[in-house]
Amino acid sequence: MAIPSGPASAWTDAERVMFDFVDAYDRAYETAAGQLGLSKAQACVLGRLTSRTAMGDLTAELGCDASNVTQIVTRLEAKGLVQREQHPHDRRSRQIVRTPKGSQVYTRFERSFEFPRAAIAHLTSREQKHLSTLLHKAIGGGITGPGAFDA
Amino acid sequence: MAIPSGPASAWTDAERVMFDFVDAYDRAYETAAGQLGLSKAQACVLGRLTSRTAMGDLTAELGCDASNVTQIVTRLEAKGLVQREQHPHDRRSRQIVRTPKGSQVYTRFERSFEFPRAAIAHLTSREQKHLSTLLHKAIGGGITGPGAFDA
DNA sequence: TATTGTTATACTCTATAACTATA
DNA sequence: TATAGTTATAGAGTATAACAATA
Repeated sequence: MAIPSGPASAWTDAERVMFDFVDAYDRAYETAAGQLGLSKAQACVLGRLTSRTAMGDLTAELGCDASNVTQIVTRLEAKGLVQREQHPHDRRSRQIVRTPKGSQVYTRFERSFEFPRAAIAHLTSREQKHLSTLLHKAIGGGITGPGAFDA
Repeated sequence: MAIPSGPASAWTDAERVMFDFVDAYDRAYETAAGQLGLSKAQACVLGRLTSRTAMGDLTAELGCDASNVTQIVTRLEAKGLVQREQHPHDRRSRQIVRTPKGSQVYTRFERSFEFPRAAIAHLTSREQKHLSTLLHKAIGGGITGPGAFDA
């Protein structure tokens, strides 16, 4: 379930807007995936496979249990969107690749997932830069790039 | 699964930072809920019950299927965190209320979910206002309040 | 007949524990 | 013995369809 919009006790305006933003983002992501018959997790995994990736690396990147990734990959494979291949040297290891169909589907997903582009389109280029800086700082990343606070 | 961090094809910096922000928010939410033995959805529902709420209203607010809400409420009830009550006039309808224990648990959840407060704490008060304005505009809400673009 | 909520069912995500094959 | 990945299993979220009770 996406985190729902709505009031939550004693939040400040800033906290509330963050909540709404995250909610809108999550819902848009799920909707875009669903239109292609994908779950959020499946779209996610598909999106990471820009190149041949070992199961272990995929697991580490996703930050969840290996058995979980096994199943998601199995479902994607059943849909013909990815393939498991042998690692050239270590026969224990598997490498996952997108099939052409998988790449095509993911491209469609990206086109369909308009939220980030739309969000940016609502802002001037100066505002875009400023938003990036502020979000980065909010996450705890400090100052991003040159001219960070020139607005 | 939380949307994972990581590169996704051809995103701009701004798109990427949005992604990271949403990811961090979602993970923090899930972690805070998990520490209290709650799923994201359960914490969510519990948080909405600041007052007696009909199932139908809850369902509308969450934007998901009614059967789904039924089950989440059933699990919360089994944990003693909410109660189902009769509607005074319409005997078809049920109203959900938090128990004292439910309120206590949700208070603990809010204390535990530090992400929004921490994010804000990384910013000056002027930056906080600016971030609110930009996020609101990015969602499509237009100008929020007075002094929106004075930075 | 229409509405409120539940039940039955099926699929997916998720984790833990036990397992196989390989190193 | 340690590592890569899978299988078995269980709990939870989600939706669809069918249903009961009430309006």
